[in-house]
Amino acid sequence: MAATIRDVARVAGVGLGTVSRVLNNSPLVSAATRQRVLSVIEELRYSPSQIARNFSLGRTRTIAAIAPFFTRPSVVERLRGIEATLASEGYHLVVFNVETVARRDECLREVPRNDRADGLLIISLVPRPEEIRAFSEARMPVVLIDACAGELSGVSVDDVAGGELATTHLLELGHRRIAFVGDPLEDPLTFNFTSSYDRFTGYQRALTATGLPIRPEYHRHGLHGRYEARVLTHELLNLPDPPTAIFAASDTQAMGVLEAARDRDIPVPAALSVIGFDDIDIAEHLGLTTVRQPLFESGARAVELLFMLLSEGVAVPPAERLAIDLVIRTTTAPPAT
Amino acid sequence: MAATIRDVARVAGVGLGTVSRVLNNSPLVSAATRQRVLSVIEELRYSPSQIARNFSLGRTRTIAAIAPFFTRPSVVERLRGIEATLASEGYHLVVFNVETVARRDECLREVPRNDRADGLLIISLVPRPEEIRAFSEARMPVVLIDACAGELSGVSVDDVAGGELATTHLLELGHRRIAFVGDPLEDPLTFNFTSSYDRFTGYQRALTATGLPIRPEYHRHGLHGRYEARVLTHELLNLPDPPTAIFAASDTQAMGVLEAARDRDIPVPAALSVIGFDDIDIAEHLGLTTVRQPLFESGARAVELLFMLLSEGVAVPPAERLAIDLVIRTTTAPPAT
DNA sequence: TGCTACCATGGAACTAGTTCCACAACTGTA
DNA sequence: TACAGTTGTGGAACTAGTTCCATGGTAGCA
Repeated sequence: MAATIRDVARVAGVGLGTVSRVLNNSPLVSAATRQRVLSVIEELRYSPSQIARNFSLGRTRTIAAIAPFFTRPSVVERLRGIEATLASEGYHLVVFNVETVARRDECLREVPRNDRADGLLIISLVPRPEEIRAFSEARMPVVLIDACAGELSGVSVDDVAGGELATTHLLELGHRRIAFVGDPLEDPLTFNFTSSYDRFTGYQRALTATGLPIRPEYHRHGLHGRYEARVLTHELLNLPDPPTAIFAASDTQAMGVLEAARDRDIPVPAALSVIGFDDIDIAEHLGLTTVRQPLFESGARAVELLFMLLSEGVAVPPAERLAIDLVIRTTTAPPAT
Repeated sequence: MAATIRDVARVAGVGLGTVSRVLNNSPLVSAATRQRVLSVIEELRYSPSQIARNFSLGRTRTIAAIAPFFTRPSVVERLRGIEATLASEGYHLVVFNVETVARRDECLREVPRNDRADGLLIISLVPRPEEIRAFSEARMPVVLIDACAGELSGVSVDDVAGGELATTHLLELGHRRIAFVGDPLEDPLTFNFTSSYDRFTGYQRALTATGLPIRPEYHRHGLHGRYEARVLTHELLNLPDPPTAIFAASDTQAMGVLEAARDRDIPVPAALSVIGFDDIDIAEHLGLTTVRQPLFESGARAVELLFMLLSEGVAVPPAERLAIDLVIRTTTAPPAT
């Protein structure tokens, strides 16, 4: 059996409080005693039980992160920011991947009541009011990423402005028939709130501001994925008056749009402009014009907010917005005349 | 303060052993008592402390996974397989991302001695002999993914055969000037063992088997990444007798090869064939010919092996090989005549 | 009626740390 | 020399579960 703190105390001929003080670098130990304890620790190959430590302290130095489809490049990049920041503070990261509504509900119900994490990060998912109430009842600090809800702290970008930015870029190039491909308007995973919806709102605002009509036949919503976006794009290109430009609510969906164009030998950007959102890693490889949002930083910043919540007494701003910018590459150009 | 098992026992007028039995579905409780206890649990909104439970049982129902560059698509897909399988058994996943040698050493030293995980999965990283010794001293069950070392259990593919498969495909198309782009031959992160190296070996075997000479000027090794592969490819294409086909040790590196070809307006596959390895998600979008290996399944299977190790008494095969196959798309063709 | 067996139950002991109080030994000051 | 303050130390109590032993009650059976 592994040595315990009592074994160390006995062999070193000191009290167990003293060993604990040595382990925690308390100044209240004489140099000679500290040395003796340290050599016994070495001798017994003693390593303190983290699990007992967690129990005794009531803290785990672990943060849980709940993410829908954590294989999406944008989510992975946020997770990387989270992990890097947590690791620098010696915290651990437990990941929960959500791909169904049942699992979403299970995670949001169980994870906060588990005292196995000191805090919770929720990515691209909007908790319901009763879930938010449960968080505060369980005294579980929560920070949202890419979402807003109630009084919860969070990090996000202005998706409406992002949608306007993308659409305005297309308008300035001279496009007038601009379509939108995004996530479903009703999504039980995110409680009907998606950043895709906000980007769609921004798209509509930009059109309206320019005096263009809103044409519902140009709006397509489907499950987040390359294949689905490809199918939706074919629908758009089959219209009697097809769009000359398509704004996809994410880079992944923009890839589907590009695939549909390729299926029909429609040259991009000569005959069709495509703009995405996120600026994920491969966007550069594809030459995809997109709206960049700071993904890594969103994770890093969310962890900082969570640490503020953990060190009580520090007031935390309810929601933060990170900056976005337009990245013009080679999938957008003026429309063919 | 949250209610404890003793509070429940007191209010329900039963012993705390009885409450524990109710919680653990022991049959040794009468229906009436069980009902009474359950209603008190409801009334007090009692939720058992997982952390105390972990401490008492000496188990955490948590598995740690150490992965280099967990944002690489291949690693993410393996992690998804891991998470899905763990979640189905009610286990949690703690992720450690390794991007430097210092962090690699720290993780391999600290994670197993922490009793915060019941088992350890190590992805694409080869532990040193002394590290393997520490695992068994700490009695930490370990399963490797995409690696082999000593007596440790693991899941991997036959990378040598994979390298032969890819190279043979190019040879059969008629290519004779075939170059290789892969990871560095000496890599402190993986202790000089990389699947890239095995694929390189397979590449050489295939050439030798066909009676072709090994041409060192066709071998380029650099850090795993699109940009690095792009630079290396430019070196290859600058050769007086440039290759007509390039085998990249991963799809990510194949993307860099494609970028270099695009930089020079070299048509693929007409003037240059490119083959990758892994069959990551975007390979399909790119039309990349590649060697598919089961990434999700590798994670899932590794978890199954780990569960076998956890339920002691079950003998575990030291290493398993999953099947690979060639996926022919549109980046390979016979050489221009 | 006694004996055995079994079921349901209570609660002490255990897990391995931290915390805090008590106390001894020493130091500094009036 | 007396007293207060500081420093170093020991160890009981505490964290919230599980486990296991002891015990009382009841049913089955000779």
